[in-house]
Amino acid sequence: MQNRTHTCGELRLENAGQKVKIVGWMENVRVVGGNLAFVVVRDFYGTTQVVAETEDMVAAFRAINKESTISVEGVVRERASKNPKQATGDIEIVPEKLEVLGRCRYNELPFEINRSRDADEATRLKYRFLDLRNPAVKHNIILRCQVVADIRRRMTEQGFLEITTPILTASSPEGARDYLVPARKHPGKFYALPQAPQQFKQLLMTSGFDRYFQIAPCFRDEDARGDRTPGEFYQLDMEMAFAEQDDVLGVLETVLQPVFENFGIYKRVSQAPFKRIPYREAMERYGTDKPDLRIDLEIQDATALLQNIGFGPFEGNTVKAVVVSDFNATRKQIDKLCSDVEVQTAQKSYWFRLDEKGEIVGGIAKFVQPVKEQIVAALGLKPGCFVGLAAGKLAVAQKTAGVMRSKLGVLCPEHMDREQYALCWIVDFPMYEIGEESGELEFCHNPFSMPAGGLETLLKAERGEMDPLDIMANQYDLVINGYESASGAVRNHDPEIMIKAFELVRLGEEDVKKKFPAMYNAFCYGAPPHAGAAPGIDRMVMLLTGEESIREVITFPMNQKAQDVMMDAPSEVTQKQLDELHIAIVGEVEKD
RNA sequence: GGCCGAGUGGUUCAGUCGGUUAGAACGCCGGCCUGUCACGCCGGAGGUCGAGGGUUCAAGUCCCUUCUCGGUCGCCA
Repeated sequence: MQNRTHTCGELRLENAGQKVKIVGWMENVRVVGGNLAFVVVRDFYGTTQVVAETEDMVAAFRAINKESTISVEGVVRERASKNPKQATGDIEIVPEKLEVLGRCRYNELPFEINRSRDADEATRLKYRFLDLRNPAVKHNIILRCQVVADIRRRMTEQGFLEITTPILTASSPEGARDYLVPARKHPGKFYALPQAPQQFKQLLMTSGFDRYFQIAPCFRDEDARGDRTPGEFYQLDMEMAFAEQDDVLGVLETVLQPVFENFGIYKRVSQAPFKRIPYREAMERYGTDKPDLRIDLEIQDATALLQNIGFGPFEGNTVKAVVVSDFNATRKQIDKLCSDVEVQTAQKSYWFRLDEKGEIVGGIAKFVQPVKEQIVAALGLKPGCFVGLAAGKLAVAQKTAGVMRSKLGVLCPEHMDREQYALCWIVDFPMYEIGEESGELEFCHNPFSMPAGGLETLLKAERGEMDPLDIMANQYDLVINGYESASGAVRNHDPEIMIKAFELVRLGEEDVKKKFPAMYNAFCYGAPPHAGAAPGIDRMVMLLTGEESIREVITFPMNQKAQDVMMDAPSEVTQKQLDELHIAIVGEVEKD
C-alpha cells in the first residue's frame, strides 16, 4: 500500500473488517498493560484509535516520541468499549505494520498540543507550526478560509471581478506610515507597500471595470492593538462604478449578513437593511462613532440641569449622563469602572444612585440633592437607577460618556444582550474638522470622499454662507458589536470639486496633482461616479469566531512589536545587499 | 513614546508579615496495570525564581535600574 486509504476522521462501524492505512501525527499512547496500548493518530480530518495488542507492538509505539508522523496499516475492528464523544469512536485499527514517517526528535514539546492556547503567546508564536496542530487553533484558520471563499462567491455572483493590484507601488502622502522598499535601480528612491488599493481601484473605475473587488493585503506601519495586527492585514476591497451610497450598502448587506448568519458563533444577526445612524446622532446617543448596539443604554444630556449646581468640574461644561436602571453593582465595581474610564479617556467620571427609597446617594449625591426633583424628571430616574456622568467640552463629554456606556454594558448583563451580531452603518460623517494641533480646518477622514451636495456646498462654504464644519461627506462605516468593520465612501470623481475641496483646507490644484497624480490625471479623462468600501477580513473573522485577539485568526501573526519570532523578521541583511540598494545604516542600531 | 499588568522546572500556576530543603497540576523518565479514551496507581529527574545592582543576619518576596511579553493611550487618511 502506497498512500493512505482513509483519513483519521472517516472510519466508521461499516468499515469494520477492511484493511486500511492511515497516516498522521501520533498524538498520544495510553499503555494499559504489558501487551495492550491505545494510540491516538491525528490528521487534518480527525483522530483514530489504534490498539496495540502484542508486547512487540506496544514496545514499538512506546519507542516513538509523540507528535512524530507515522503510518499504520491494519484491520478495522469494532471496539469492545465505544467512545460516543469521538466521531470514529465505534472502531479502532489493529495494526499490522507501523512506520515512522517523520520523527519528532523531542520527547518534550514547548507546550502540549491540545492545550497550546494556554501557553504564553510568545512561545505559541515561535512554535506557531505546533500551535496550529491544535484543532481549536486550526479551526479559526479553516473558518477564515471558508469565510473568504463564501465572500468571493457572493461577490462574483453579483458581477464583481476580482482584480489584483500592485504590491510595490508609490508612497502615498497621507494616512498611516508606509512600509518602504528601496529601489535598487534607482538609488535614493523607494517603493511603498500599499496601505490599501484605494487609488488603483478608483483607477479601475475610470478604466471601465464596472464592479471590482479583491481580498487585498494592506500594509501599515503602525502600532498593534488587540483588534489590530501590526504590519499587514486583509480587506475585502470593493468599488462600483455609476453607483451611490445605497448601492454599496446594499451589496455589502447581501454579502455580509449571510456570512454572519452562517459562520458566526452567535446565531442572531441584524437583518438587512442595517440601521443607519448619522455620525452626529451616534456621538450624541452613544458617545462614539462605533457604538456597540448590543448595549441598550443611551447617553442623555444633563448640561442644563447640572452645569450650575456648584460642582466644580461641571461648571461651564457640557454634562452627559448614562442612566442604568436596576443597577446592583458594588461600590468596588463602580470605583473600578470610573478608574477604567479614566485610564482610557484621561477624563474623570462621576456618579450618583437612587436607592430603593428613591433617595439620591453615593458619588456626587451631595451636589445633586438640590435639583433632585428636576433631575429625576428629566432623566426619567426610578429607584435603583445608577447615573454615570461625564463633563467637558461637548466632544470630550460625549466620548467619556461613551466609554462609560460601553463599560456599564459589560458590567450589567441585563443591559447587554451579548450573544448576537448587531450591525449598523454610521453615515453622514463630517467632511472637515478643526485639527487638534493646527487649530485649522482639515480633512476629517480622507480627501477622496464626495462632499454631500457636491460643488455647490463647497462654494457656499467658501462664500461664508455655511460653516465648513457642517459639510457632510458621503462616507460610511460598518460597525459590528462596537468594532469598526468597514469604511467606505462615494468618491469624489470630479477634478473641479476635488480642487475646491482642497482649497478649503488651504491647498490647491498643485497639491492634488502632486499627491494623487495618477488619479487626478485619470479623472480629467472622464471618470464615472463611483463608490466603494473595504470591510476588514481579519476583524470580521475575529468577530465570527468570538476571539478577543486578532492574532487568533491570522495564520502566522506577528507580535505586538511587529516581529515574526518564528521567522526572525525583521532581521539584519548582508553588507552586500545594503550596498546594492545604496543603503547605509547610520546611528545606533540593535544587533541581533 | 506615556501609563497599567505579567515574568518562578518543559508548560500553566501557587508561594502568607522577608525566615527550614521554593510547592502543585500537566508533561518527561522508570515500574505496575488486558479496554483505555484528559486512562489509573507507585517512584524519579528537572529551578542561576527574566537580568543587574541595593537594603538586610537573611530576598522569589522590599527598593532602584534594565530587558522581554501582553493590555491601553498616542498613532491607525
